[in-house]
Amino acid sequence: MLKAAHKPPQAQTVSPPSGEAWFSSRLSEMQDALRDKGVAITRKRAKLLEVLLSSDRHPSAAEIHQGVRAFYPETSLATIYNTLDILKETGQVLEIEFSASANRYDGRIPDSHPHLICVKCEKVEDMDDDPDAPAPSDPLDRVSQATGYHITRLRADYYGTCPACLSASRAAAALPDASPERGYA
Amino acid sequence: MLKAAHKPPQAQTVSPPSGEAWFSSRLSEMQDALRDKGVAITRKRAKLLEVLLSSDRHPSAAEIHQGVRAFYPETSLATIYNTLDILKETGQVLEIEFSASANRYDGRIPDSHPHLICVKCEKVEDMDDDPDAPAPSDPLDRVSQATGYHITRLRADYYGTCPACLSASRAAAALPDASPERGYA
DNA sequence: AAGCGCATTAGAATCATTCTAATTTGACCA
DNA sequence: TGGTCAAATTAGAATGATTCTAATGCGCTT
Repeated sequence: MLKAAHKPPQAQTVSPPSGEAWFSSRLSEMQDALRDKGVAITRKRAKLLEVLLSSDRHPSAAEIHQGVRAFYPETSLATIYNTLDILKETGQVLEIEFSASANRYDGRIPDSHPHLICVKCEKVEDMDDDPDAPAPSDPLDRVSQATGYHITRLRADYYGTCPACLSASRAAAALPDASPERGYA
Repeated sequence: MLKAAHKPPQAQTVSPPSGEAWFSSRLSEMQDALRDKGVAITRKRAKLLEVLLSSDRHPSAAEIHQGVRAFYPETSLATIYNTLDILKETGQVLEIEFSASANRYDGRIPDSHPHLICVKCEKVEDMDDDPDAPAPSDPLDRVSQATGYHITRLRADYYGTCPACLSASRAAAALPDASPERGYA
């Protein structure tokens, strides 16, 4: 069976006491990553991390902003985006991109993993696979059956550097200052 | 082995003679879908379909616009988006969403399938699985090995309607005019 | 030829995100 | 304790893809 993951048992509100082990261990992981990067962990940034981990909603930048503002009303959205950028660079947050609405962020499980996304209420849930279960072969059916969702679409995309760009950047490394290189990253 | 698919042998430029069977069969499939929907297949729309099928680049709306303009310079972007919307509704085109750059469109294979996306040059390729091959277990490694890409991220997302929204809309069906229901779709 | 309705248009509006330039903060050191 | 400097933060402007709007055009049917 697949379950629409309830892994880190949810901590609905911002800044819960949250004695959960995973919470504090993820928190220090993130903090360490920031420290390693040489950036300061300011109060606002610390709160952002908390907010990010406290929500199981895969919050948007705006939602995180609200959460931080509840404690530091002077916080600007730019700070949220700045910090999220740093977290992305250090692999401490997973950005789930949408073009029609705001991107969502997963700080609990920052590695690539599948999600369940409700096209009506915009809920985003983690999905994890359960090995012991009768599995229909069509992945859409299989996931529908397993999760109770009515699944209509799978997005599966691998991001990386293509062979052409790989050799181009090897060449560029030899004689510096070559290609434009703006991409999806 | 996985190959970065060269399936429909590419027809680089806009509106090639393209005697290929898949081309004309996809074309009539799309046209039929439009007809079934009751919308007119105007010259501009017909050209749009051609442009869409003629490119193996997974073109953006702007690129399609250019292609159509080459023949009908008076074409506006709005028409492109309108027609793409209809195609989406009828399941005749797959929209590959990006938040940081323009969405890309796959008219050749409109069903859910994985892509290879170069984070440097923004190339989008279809990927298909080749059953006979020694396969490392990490999907990222496996795909890297098989394609020559340096894969760093997998996006796998299932879109559908969550159980809560399913029962809500069942309720709404009984006593009409209920929820707002804007979503990702 | 008149009338009807969809198709199309240019341009304005929207909205998430990024950029910019100015200001604040806070750690370090004299 | 005060000065200094870099990094953090800010408000607001800019960007860019997409959507909306209201007006016009075009193709059919009769």
